[in-house]
Amino acid sequence: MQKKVQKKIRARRAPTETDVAKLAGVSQSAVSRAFTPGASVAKATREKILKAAQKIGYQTNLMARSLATSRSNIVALAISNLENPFYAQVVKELSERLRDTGRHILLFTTKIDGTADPELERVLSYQVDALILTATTASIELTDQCQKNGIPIVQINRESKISGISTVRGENQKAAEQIAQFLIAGGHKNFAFIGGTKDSNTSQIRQHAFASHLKSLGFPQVQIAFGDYSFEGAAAATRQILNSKKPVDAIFCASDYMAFAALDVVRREFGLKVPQDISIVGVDDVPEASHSAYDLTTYSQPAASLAEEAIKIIDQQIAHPGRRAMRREVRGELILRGSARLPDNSIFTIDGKKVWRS
Amino acid sequence: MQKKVQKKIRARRAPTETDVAKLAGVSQSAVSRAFTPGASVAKATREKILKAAQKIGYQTNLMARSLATSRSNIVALAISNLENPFYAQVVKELSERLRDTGRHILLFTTKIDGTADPELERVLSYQVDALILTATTASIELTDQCQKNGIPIVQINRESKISGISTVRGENQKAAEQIAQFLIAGGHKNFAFIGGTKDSNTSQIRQHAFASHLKSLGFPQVQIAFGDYSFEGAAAATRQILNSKKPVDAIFCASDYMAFAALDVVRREFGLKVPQDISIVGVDDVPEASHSAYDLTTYSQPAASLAEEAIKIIDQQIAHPGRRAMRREVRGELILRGSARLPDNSIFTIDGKKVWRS
DNA sequence: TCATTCTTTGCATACGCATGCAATAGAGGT
DNA sequence: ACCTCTATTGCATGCGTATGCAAAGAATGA
Repeated sequence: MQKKVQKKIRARRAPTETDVAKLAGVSQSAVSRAFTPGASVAKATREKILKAAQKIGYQTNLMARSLATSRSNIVALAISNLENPFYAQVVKELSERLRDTGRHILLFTTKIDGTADPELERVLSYQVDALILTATTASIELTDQCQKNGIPIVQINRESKISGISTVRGENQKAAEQIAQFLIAGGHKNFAFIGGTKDSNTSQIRQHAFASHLKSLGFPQVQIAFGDYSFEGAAAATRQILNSKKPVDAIFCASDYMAFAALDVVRREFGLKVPQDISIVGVDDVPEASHSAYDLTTYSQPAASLAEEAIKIIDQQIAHPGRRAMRREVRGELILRGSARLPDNSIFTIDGKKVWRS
Repeated sequence: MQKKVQKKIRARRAPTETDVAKLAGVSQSAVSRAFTPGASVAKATREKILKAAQKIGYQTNLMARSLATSRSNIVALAISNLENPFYAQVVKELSERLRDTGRHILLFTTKIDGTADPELERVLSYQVDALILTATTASIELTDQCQKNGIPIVQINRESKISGISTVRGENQKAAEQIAQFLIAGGHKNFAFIGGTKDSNTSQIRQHAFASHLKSLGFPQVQIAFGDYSFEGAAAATRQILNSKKPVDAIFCASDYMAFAALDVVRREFGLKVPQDISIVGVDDVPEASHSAYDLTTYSQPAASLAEEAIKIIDQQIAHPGRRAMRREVRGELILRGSARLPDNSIFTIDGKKVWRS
């Protein structure tokens, strides 16, 4: 029995606080405290510990920490529509801001505008600190579960009737009304609206505000089609509108991404001049909207602000668990570019951008 | 002392296996086994347990599971360039595939092509099962740490000289050579290349293959500029090229996203006709490349395949921890659209797409 | 019927960190 | 010099799940 069984060296266990403690000649709890901001450790001890930790490459095991504290510093982010650059931007903004506060994103991609995947119900398994939904809505069951466990939910760019859900959105109502007025002021007579999915409440709000505002100004007829927030869908919707017998000289699209599709179809398939023959207006002001290939007139919805507000809400909800859901509206502007005929008045230049304010 | 202190009801603790066990009249370990595929539980017991779990809404606590098993079912994904639709697509593909195998993505956004953020070094804290880098490269320190802990690293679309890192990429060399031949066959005489960042090895490979292939075919002069993989950067690079005294009638861009910028500048700022006056070719074949506003000729790099291969590698590395890093090349095609003049020959139609094969 | 093998179950413990509590050491005051 | 108070430390335990081991039960074969 001289030969002892050799220990597995294969996947060397990551160093733990106990290892650090041994090396530094202190207890494991001292090490834990050294890595807990605000905990009670003498300065000298702390430094000794940090040095030892450094030496053996210790990294806090966040799984263990989460288990012990039941907080993970992870935020779940569900997103349905990453091919739309607007949401890519939102993800990026959220990611950077959360990173700066030491948190990370657990990413879920879901189907477009379906109420959040059953998949999402598993987020709770990860003890996430919060749940952000962009372009999706939470089911009632999910909301219930989250509320029971004190996990705040924020929806970006979608309304909610459920009382436990906070929302952050752009000026849906105002955007649609401004665009209606703007198009009328520009001399347009025949209007169409391309919505997202039929059950997207954001799209519904815009559609209703657009149609009823037009009506109140003497234009009761608006053609409606749905592009399902996809490029191909919006292209089809555009064809449908242009192929109908009714005249059209202005289309308002519920997103820039769909407006790009409309521009493509209008120009290439129908040979129309923009904006002479027809005007196209979007919502979002994604970076591509300013690219000259599109040069899209659009009502802005600043992704950075949406992200910022969403995180503010989360933080407040975490700090004050009792507090009820919050609703925030982020302001935008009607940014004027080449895809829509201009009225004679109410045009301002702000920060080098032409905007329209009724 | 009649009045007992009321228990906090506020944030009701999530049910645990112990709770389920109590309700089902079994031990906690039985419950654990009921949720572990392949574990030894009688069918009847299992069903009893599942019913009880269902009833009180039990969800496995993945933090605890990770701690116990030291596997998290989380894959870290670092991405530098989400505004480029190509990477948005890659993220989406990865996300869907990982979801289907019960894993999730921990998302890190980093600066463009810097070697991975120091931030990334913390991924180890999350006990992630693997690390995927898209459009970024891992530092040697990070690689070391990952190797010690048996965490496989895969880089998508970036080479690596470090032996521990697996890579998945498109046909960088071949793409550049084919494009060189294609442009020459199309009668172009004066070439330019717009690269990404100077230290992107993918860009370097394409640049070198393009230039040296052109040279070997009798065209030793190629103008080079860098767009840093950004839209604005590529626009500036295009201006620089067109403002130089040298004639140019073909620009090869290291990504579609940059090619879009080139098209914008060439058409609008310089009033050139594409492809009559100048041809633009990209790499990636993002969805936007087929939109008629751009209609870009490009060498494809299928995001779905890249994602698939990356995950295959990860799975193999996890299954066989000893195995050395792997390199995969995913095939593409030179897809012909309207942004480049066509040669007379070697044009094929495959799946409804026009392609060019030397 | 009894011995043997296989299946199912519970017990006990480990995973790595956080934290209440008690113990100790040091600081300050008189 | 003695007492009080505070800052620092270690001990012990808990967080929720997984798993080796042994016990108990069921099934099989002779």
